[in-house]
This record gives sequence, C-alpha cells and structure tokens, in this order.
Amino acid sequence: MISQTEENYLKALWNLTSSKGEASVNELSKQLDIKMPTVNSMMKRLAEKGLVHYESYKPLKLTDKGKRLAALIIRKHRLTEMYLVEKMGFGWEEVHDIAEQIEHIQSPAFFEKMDELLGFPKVDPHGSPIPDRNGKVETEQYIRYIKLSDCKEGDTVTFMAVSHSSDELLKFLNSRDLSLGSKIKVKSIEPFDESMTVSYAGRKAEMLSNKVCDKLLVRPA
Amino acid sequence: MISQTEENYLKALWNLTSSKGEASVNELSKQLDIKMPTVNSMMKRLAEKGLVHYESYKPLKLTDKGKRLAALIIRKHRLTEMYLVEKMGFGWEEVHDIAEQIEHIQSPAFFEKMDELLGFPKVDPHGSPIPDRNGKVETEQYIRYIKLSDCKEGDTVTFMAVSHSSDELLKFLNSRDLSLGSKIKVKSIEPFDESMTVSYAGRKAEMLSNKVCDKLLVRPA
DNA sequence: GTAATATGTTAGACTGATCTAACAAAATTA
DNA sequence: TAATTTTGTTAGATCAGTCTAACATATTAC
Ligand SMILES: [Mn+2]
Ligand SMILES: [Mn+2]
Ligand SMILES: [Mn+2]
Ligand SMILES: [Mn+2]
Repeated sequence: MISQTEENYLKALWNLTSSKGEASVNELSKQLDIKMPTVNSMMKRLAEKGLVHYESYKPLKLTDKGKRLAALIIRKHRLTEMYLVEKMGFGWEEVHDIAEQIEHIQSPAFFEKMDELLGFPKVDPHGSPIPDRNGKVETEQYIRYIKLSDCKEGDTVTFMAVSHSSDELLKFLNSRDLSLGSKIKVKSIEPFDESMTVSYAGRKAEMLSNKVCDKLLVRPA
Repeated sequence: MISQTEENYLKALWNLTSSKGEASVNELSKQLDIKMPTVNSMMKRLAEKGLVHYESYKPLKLTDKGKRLAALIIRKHRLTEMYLVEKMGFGWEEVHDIAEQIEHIQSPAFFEKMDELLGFPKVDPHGSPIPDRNGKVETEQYIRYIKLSDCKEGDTVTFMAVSHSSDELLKFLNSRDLSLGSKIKVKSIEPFDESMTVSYAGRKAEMLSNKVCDKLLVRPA
C-alpha cells in the first residue's frame, strides 16, 4: 500500500517532470519543502516499490507504474476541485487546499460519483486537464496553449487555463472579472516592463503586468 | 495539533463513554482493534493534551475539551454521511467508510457548506443526532427512543434510528423496504426466540429476528 | 480467602517520516 | 585546471504509532 505521504511525493514529482521528463532531488526538496536527505531516502523507497527510477547522482524519473499512479491522484484532485466549484459553490481560489486533502480518500465509488454528477468533465476549474480512469491525460490541445505574455499587439486569444495558480493570482483575476473562456485582445505592450493593456468582455482597457501575463494560458484565435 | 490517529481514538472513546460516561482500556482496545499497550500509551498522550482523564487502573473518561473535540469530529462524520446520501445519491449502507475518512478533513468552510446545502440537518441517515457547531448534541428526543425488541404485541411505533449499524443490517433493512419513518405494528412475538412478526407500509407480515429488533430504535405512538 | 483469570502497565523493539551534521560528487567560476 | 559552490548521499537522532513479552494489579471463581 501507498501512504498519503508517498502520494504527495509522487504527485510533486509528476508535476516537476511533466515538462522535461525528469527532476532533481533538489527541485523536489524545494517543491515539497522537505530536506534533501529525507527526499533522497523516500526516492529509494519509491524505487523499491517500482514507482521511481533511482540511480545515485542521476535525475529522478517516474516509472510507468509511478506515472499512472500519480495521474490517478491528480485525477482525484482535479475532479474534487471541479466538484467543489460546480456543485458546492466554492470559488476557484478556495478549492486547492481542500482538494489537497480529499485527493487521498480511498474510495473509487466516491470519485466515480463525482465524475458522474459533473458529467465527466475534461478540465478542472483552472483549465488543467483531468486524467482519465487509466491515468491517461489528454494533452493534445493543452500543450498547444501559449502564454499571454508571448502574444503580440493586436492578437486576439481565448483565456483557457491558469498555470501554477496561487490564491493571490486567482483573487486578482476575480477582481478584474477575468475568467476562463474570456476573449482577450492585446491592445498594447509597454516596452519597458512588458506589461500589457488588454480588453475583454466589459473591460475596455485593463493593464496586466508581465508576471500576470506569464501565468495565463491562451488559445490563439 | 491533533493527528488523524488521535482523532480516531477520541471518537471511539466518545462512542464508548456515551452511556456510562467511562470506558476501559480493554474495551477501547477491542473497539479500535489495537493492542492494549498501544492504547494505554495513547491515553497518556491524550491526557497530556488535556483531552482525557487518565489515572492508572481507573476507567477512562473524556475531559470537557475532549468531549467537545470528539463531538466535532462526529459532527463532520454525520454531516458527511448525510451529504453523501442526500446530495450524491449513495445508499445509507455505503456511506460510513467514506465518512470515516472525510471526517478528518481540516476545512471548516467545507463542512459549513455541506451543512448549508443540506439545510442544517439534525440527524444523519441512520437517525443519529448531528452535534452542533459547539459540539453540543441534542439528546432530548434521542434518549427517549426504545428498542423495537422491548415492545409488546399490539404496539405501534415509528422507526427512528439504527444503533451501531453494520452494512449487513442496513442491506437487510433495504431488502425488507424498512426505512426511517416507517410505522411498525407488532403483530406477534414468538416466545421461543423472541422473533417478531410485524407489519408496516406495504408489508403485511414480516418476520424479524430478535437480533435485528435489538438494533432498531423506535418512538412509541 | 486463595487460586485462577482478566485487565492494565512497563520495557523494549520496529517502521515511517522527518531532521542535522558530515562527507562526496558534480557543476560552476575563476 | 584548480578552487569554490551547489547538489547529492550517508550516518545517526528523534517522534509517532504500532507490536510482543514480561510483569503488576484487579476481578472472578472456587
Ligand atoms: Mn489544485
Ligand atoms: Mn495532498
Ligand atoms: Mn457512520
Ligand atoms: Mn476516521
């Protein structure tokens, strides 16, 4: 069996390795705020269990089994976030911490029921894809999204997802009425700090810093 | 802070002490299926934390603080059971094991939301009272309930709650269409084994063993 | 009232999950 | 290349939560 602690390591590693396919002990240590020696010995344990490829001084990788298991935990996390927003009336900025706990509930029936009641959603409230029952994740469209910060003046795009969303960013977006699906037009880009002035439903000219634009994933028109 | 493990001990002790006000290490050990020395040392820890009155060779009692805390966990458990049945469509026999896990979620907002969406229910799906936000439990009516097995021939009663319900008992009741609120009339009692023949909505003559009748709490007409 | 049984406690071991201190290897800088 | 810094590993400690074995006290049976 796999403990709640082990699940959190797996999930963190899954997130870190999603781009390059591998991650360092150091990165994982920072991500989890757990000291390197602790992470190191946990990696050996997960290697014993066939979930991680571990070799001294080499980068960490998930095995196929580890990837699948991690994706199934992510699935529970994202289904939960969607359920909390859609069925319980929470705001998208309130659900991550609750989902962080509920993702560890052991009850297939519970998550199947959520999935059903939600009508088998494909994405969570932040636009991240929900892995399927087998741990497969639909990256097709998702990987085609680009950062708003990479757009040019005059571009018109659709706001599709928030990457690595903090409560603060989500609250900021709330305050500007900027939500998933919004059509955003880039009116101008300030050369000095790359801040953007954009317009969208109900907002003629809203200024967004580069730090914000860097977190908004959009689909070109 | 209090761990999930500690919460389970508190809750078990709360259940055991609900009648006599005290319980033995041995009883608690059996209840939790954890060996006596383990229970013993945990009781000392909880005493340190001001949650249990512990004295060598004396029966265990909860402190007021311990009672309140236990009741708040029970509150989360019972609200969850009610939510799963009323809002997610689970059967009353399916919800205990899920609630056993969800009761440990740390998020006041989550349980407040459940409570609201349910319209502030007073009892769980098995008829047990839900403690209020302060850990006070409404025993007024509940303690007046009697066992069906203590009724006499000719009595007419209302089925109000199931005590210490196992999945098996609940499934049995499902199979007989016997649910909370049913008006039950005791038609006859077999002197040999005290089994009862009863009638209720849609059932003319249903035989219930003494073991079953002992678990059904009813309100006299 | 003693013997037998049941219950409770102490001691000591083990595993999981964490840490710090010290050392080793790899990467970076000079 | 040599020195310095960063990253990774090993060793050993600690705490929570569990166990078994041994001993102590209380309860029950005779
Ligand atoms: Mn999240
Ligand atoms: Mn988590
Ligand atoms: Mn229950
Ligand atoms: Mn529990």
